[in-house]
Amino acid sequence: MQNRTLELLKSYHLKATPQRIEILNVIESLGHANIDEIYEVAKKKHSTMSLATVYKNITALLEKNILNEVALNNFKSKYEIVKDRHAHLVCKECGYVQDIELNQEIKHISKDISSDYNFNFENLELNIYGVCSKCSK
Amino acid sequence: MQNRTLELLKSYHLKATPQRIEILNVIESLGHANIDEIYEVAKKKHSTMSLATVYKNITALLEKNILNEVALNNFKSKYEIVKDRHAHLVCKECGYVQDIELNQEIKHISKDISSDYNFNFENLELNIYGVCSKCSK
DNA sequence: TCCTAATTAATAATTTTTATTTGTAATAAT
DNA sequence: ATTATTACAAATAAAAATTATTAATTAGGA
Repeated sequence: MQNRTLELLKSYHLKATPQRIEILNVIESLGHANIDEIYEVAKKKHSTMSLATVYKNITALLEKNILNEVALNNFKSKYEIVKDRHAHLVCKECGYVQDIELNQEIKHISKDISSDYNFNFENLELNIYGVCSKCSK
Repeated sequence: MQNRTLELLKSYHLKATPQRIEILNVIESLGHANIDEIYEVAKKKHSTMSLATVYKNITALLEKNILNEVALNNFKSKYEIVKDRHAHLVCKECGYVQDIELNQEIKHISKDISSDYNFNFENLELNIYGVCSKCSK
């Protein structure tokens, strides 16, 4: 949506097509969504939307770092708008993903890594698996 | 391999077939491997090995918690023998995965989660992405 | 308004994963 | 040990997921 997204797309020379904007809207409103979820929801507003279009846009948006992949054990990857460092609660039952704050210790892990392991740190992904409140009833 | 593996399989009522043992050997020797890597290496010792056999065994071993999936951004999932809690260094270039120690703070994250978010904690996966020393040359 | 490159829809092709079938082999029972 | 039972493997087919192709459309700049 909105000017921020439009500006972002523009700055990366991606056209602000209705399909692309809709895909971003869906992801933003769901928080995290996989290919099929995005396709199903986006299709409602945009009946001709093709699954291949979703794939291609996701790929393009990942390359530009507008989206971030969330690879999950036992579920298809979900995608989220890039945002500040955070962790994920992942429900093993339903696959729901919830963002949570990352504590300070983990945020500072990067320095250690780079020196201790001669590894060029870029980002970290902390996924916490368990059962959400809905599913544990 | 060896008695530990054989005992483990036995205790889960999984037959210790040559194919299954070979698959476990390959994973153990590589540390982390995806389906194709396992298939390619296992095929050398066991020329009739079928890809479907690898899939089926990985699924069975995951269900029994003998193996653990390592879902990766931008790469196919890899599999590892279940072991004590640890983190992964993941090279964005070559996909190589290296185990590292998990520091104490993270090890204790489970308590907070369960209470703060009404979430039934099971396990966590910390993947640190960057470029390994080989690829950064 | 026009032009051009990017994008889309539709479709096909490819790749990945799962299911089915049939024969075989590992374990348990005898 | 020998046989019976069941899990398993290989081969194949089927299904699901992803990517490529093509021709038509459209966004965004000139």
